[in-house]
Amino acid sequence: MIDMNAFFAAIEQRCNPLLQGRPVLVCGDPKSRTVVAAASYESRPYGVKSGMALHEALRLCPRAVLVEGNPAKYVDTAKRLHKIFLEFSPEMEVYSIDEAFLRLPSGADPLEVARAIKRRIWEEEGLTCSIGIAENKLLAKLAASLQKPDGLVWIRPEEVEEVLKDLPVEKMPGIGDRVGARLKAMGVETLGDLAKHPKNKLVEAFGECLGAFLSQAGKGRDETPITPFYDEPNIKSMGHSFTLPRDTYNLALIKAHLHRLSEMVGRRIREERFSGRTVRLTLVLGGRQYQELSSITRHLTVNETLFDGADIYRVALRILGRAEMNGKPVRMLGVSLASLSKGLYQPGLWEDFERKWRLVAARDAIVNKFGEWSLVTADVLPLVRNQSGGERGVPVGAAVRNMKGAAPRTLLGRRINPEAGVARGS
DNA sequence: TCTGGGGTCCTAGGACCC
DNA sequence: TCTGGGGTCCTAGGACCC
Repeated sequence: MIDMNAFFAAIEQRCNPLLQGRPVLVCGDPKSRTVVAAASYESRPYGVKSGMALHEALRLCPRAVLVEGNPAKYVDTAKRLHKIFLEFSPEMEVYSIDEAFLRLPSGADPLEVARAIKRRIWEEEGLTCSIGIAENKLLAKLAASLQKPDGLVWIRPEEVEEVLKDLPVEKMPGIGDRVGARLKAMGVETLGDLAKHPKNKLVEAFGECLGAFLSQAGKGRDETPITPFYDEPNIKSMGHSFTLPRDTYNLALIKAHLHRLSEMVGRRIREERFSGRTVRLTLVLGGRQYQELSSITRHLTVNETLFDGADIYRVALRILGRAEMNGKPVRMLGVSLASLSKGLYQPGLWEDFERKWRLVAARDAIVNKFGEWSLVTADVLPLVRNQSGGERGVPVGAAVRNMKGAAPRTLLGRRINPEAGVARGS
């Protein structure tokens, strides 16, 4: 596994000499409630980590330079990296925008190949990475995480037990905080403990699937195959969500955002020539403390082919009407469409479809040319006023898993932070 | 003043069909 | 008089990943 170090931040530093040697945080729109998507190594000693709330990161490291992310730039770099990887092996899996698995040809010296890859990435892209070598994907990913930045770790088959023995369980990919905490409550602290724990007890506690995974993971076993980079990903759902600048009880505002998100989902669905039948509504309800947040997800499957934002919104409203919010304000809302199929028209409704299709195609043409806010329904109009103008891009924090997906919209990362009075951005 | 946004997969129960 | 078992679809919710 090749795992790029502080990928987004390193790319920004490479592009802008003024950022080199300084703590750089790549984030979403700094005016919104956002998180750190990537933190350069200069900021790490302050305790800054990716995923951290931006305000929290700035509290820890006030002199950090903020850069609003530019996904297109990162995708470009990732594609060039993939070309390098493919020179070493045709069997490559693109795991995320900054991680890839490579199966080496038999007879290759893994250390030699790994060093050569690191050298190429450094010489051609000016970037560093951590490489983990092992006999399966699980261990390779673990190995890559053990030494950062610029690491190279090989877990040889005979060393697996020794290496895993004292590692905390959450070090293993697939074991997060929740499962980790439950394991600890059962007295399982390390991967060594996990390996010794009887499988039937794990299945009893965590269910068939997760239990079996945990039992294997403790021993460092994994048989998942490499998914070649050229395989079409089988997309299951598509959605958009939005965290409000402030928690709200205002139903009109909530509906307006829901309508806007539904239209965004519709546009993407049409762009990719999909349609769907299941609408899922997600609400995160606020509280005075972060710990008090709760989330609701509800879905509804309808017997019609959905691809128009207005129809998606109509179903979302039906779901919203049934949701019990227990007097809590809404913090975040999301709409997604599932039960997807390729192809857009519904047999038997050809005339209706034709009319509708012409209408949405005309709207798409306008929005694609003039931006998301150029054509909105009246209920969404109040949201326009709060826009600083122009198209909002796709969020940076999202790792672009599907590298062959639609080209991401660009965001130019040019921001001034009024508080610090220091020019921030690229 | 206060943790994003994009996904995936799994479980469990109920409805319904054969 | 008693009432199986397999399969599929739908819904709610949880956990995980980058």
